[in-house]
Amino acid sequence: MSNNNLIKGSLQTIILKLLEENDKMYGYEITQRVKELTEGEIKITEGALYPALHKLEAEGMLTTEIQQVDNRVRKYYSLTKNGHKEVSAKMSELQSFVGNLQRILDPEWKPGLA
Amino acid sequence: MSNNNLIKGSLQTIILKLLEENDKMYGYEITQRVKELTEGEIKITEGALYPALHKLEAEGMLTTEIQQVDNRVRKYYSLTKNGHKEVSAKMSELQSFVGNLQRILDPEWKPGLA
DNA sequence: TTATATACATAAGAAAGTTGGGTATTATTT
DNA sequence: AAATAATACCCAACTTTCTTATGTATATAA
Repeated sequence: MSNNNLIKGSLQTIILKLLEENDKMYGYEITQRVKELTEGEIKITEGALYPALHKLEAEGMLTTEIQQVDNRVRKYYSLTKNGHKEVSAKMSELQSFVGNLQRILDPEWKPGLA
Repeated sequence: MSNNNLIKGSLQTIILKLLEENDKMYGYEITQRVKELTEGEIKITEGALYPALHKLEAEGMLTTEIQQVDNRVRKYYSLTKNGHKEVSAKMSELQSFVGNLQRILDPEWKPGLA
């Protein structure tokens, strides 16, 4: 992420969730999708993304498949069985963390209310 | 923080916000307040807290005042003028980041709705 | 032809945590 | 009485995760 330096550790969750929704994505595509979804506010840097993808692959969460498109090599990633399980785990971890953050930072906050 | 490894980057904001609400707090008190507010789910470790407090003080966001309470030394922290400004900055940074996170992870999500 | 976009990758360094230790007093349990 | 837990501060080694900078290569637009 470029300008934002907040909540280290959420990149893995982002990658896993996007792959759950899209079944198959390549690195560059992920950076563009995140940029789109946040209207340019979050930019995933390649220096952060590729190591994260390699780590998730090494941990058995992702598998890769190389495709040739117009003389350009693309490395497609998709979730493994363990990867699918991990998505739910990471998602609820993150949601509960964000909930706790709200409880600390906004005492008025109640879950399910704005 | 103990079980959670997601907090990176938000600790400073937590400290600043709690001090804005409470005017004057000492380190141990902050750990207890966070534990209370999150029902034990987030535990700030001393190894994270004290360096963060010292850094914020060095940056001119906090001032300290030592008090003796029952033969025990307490180091009270409070916001400086710059510290007060920084609270709003950090808060909106964090809120916008959480908003972007939601946009990525939950495509159904709209601000102001649950 | 020079810059931008696409597409991958690595490596040095910074930042912010965790883990584990240390010191000291007071309160509670066994 | 002794051991443990709670209160209250601190530091240092290590790890993880990111930023910044760099490298390679092809395709397209100015």
